[in-house]
Amino acid sequence: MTDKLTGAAGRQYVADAIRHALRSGDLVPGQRLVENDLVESYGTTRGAVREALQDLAAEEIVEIIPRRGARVRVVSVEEAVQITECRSALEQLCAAHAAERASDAQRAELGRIGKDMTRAVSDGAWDVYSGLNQRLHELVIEASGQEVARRHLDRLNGRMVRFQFRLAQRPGRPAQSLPQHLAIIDAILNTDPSAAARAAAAHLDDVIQQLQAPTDTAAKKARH
Amino acid sequence: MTDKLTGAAGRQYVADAIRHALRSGDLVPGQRLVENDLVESYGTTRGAVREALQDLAAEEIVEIIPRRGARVRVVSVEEAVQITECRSALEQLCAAHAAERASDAQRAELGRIGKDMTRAVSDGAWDVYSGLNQRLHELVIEASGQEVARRHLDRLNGRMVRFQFRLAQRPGRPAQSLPQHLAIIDAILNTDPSAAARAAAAHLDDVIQQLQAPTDTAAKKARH
DNA sequence: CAAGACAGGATTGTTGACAAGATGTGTCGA
DNA sequence: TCGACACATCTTGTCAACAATCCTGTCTTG
Repeated sequence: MTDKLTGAAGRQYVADAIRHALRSGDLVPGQRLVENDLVESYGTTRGAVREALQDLAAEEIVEIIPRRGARVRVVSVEEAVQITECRSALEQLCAAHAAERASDAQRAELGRIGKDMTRAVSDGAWDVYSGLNQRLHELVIEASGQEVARRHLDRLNGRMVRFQFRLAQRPGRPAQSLPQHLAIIDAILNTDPSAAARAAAAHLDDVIQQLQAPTDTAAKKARH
Repeated sequence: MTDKLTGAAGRQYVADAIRHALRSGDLVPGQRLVENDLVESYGTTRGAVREALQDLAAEEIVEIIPRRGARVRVVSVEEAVQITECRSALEQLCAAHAAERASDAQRAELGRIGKDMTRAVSDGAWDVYSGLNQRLHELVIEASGQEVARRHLDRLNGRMVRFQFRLAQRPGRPAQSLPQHLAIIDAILNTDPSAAARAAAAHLDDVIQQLQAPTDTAAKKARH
């Protein structure tokens, strides 16, 4: 049905498809990515697949070993912590700038997100909360006008999908992060840059603690 | 004389050569990079050149427009400021960590650099100072153990070469930045993370001010 | 003289085949 | 049973030619 996606279009398509497959768990870390298999799966050419893999390697999502092919890069917990520390540094910057220069429309949306988040938590609507969470971070970056930081944060987040997935599913996690998110929103709405930066830092410090906390299997036993 | 550099080796070689050409001013922003020319200049194959250009595009050093080729990306002053703000955020992180976990050898080298810098300024040895400056930033990052931040800082710095070049040549600049550098060193030697972060922030805030200050000697007509 | 059409050359994009290296398998000997 | 070795297969790397597109200068036409 689809014509063969060739060249630049196919390249983008394959890269996105692999990113998505990682998010949804169809690809697991360490898995080999054989060029011919991808060509058949996605109906493109080898050239497109090859360039897509190069792109993903530049984002450090996959790892290419010469003459041995590409595999999904595994990120250790230590690395996830470092990534989150970098996110923290950059999001503090964005939050501070957002507090200073968010537009009225952006402030309005921030307020709405805060209310919706609160309701989502009390309703136990975890998936809704997760979506709002993502939108919040996105909006803060957008409002900051920091295009350079945005690029780098995208890159950092691209490597964290697996961990974010795990974190979001912990019981009680939304209730714990809600006040932190509200604090960020408040600081921005109050046009208080340093408070916004502090709130962002506090939130991500907490994420780091969660990352370092007992892993999922052990977590169940650690829980009361 | 040299055999034709082929494949992965040529790719690395060409990318490095272009990076170097940018540093030394052989390539100016906006300049076109024609594949065949590069093939002849560096004695490689078109495939290697093409992949090298892809790498540089991923680093946002060059810009590739489909069917029109690659050119050296121009960075506006606003973008340079944003880049430096990101550097600031990440170097604060690194400075703080370095203060906590620098090894004895690293602390010793830091102290040495401080002394050498002071001497270089009083001697008016600008090129020596510039080298020490670079080594200092490198060492702080190294001592922090933040590999992820390191990658991103490398990327950010790769885009700043032109501006760094301009800044370093301003008269009186070394004398101005020396105390800031010494403050960073002192804070790390005193194992004071928050002071180290503050010192790094102060230094980079100053760099930002310099960037925004009187734009270079009369904008030479940016030729297209 | 201005605007547009057009041809020729220059430049990038794509393909397919082949070469080189890596992996897996089966056999043989100890 | 285990390891060493040769062979078959799979996979990636490389290249050269071809195709598609863009740019430039010239010429025509009103």
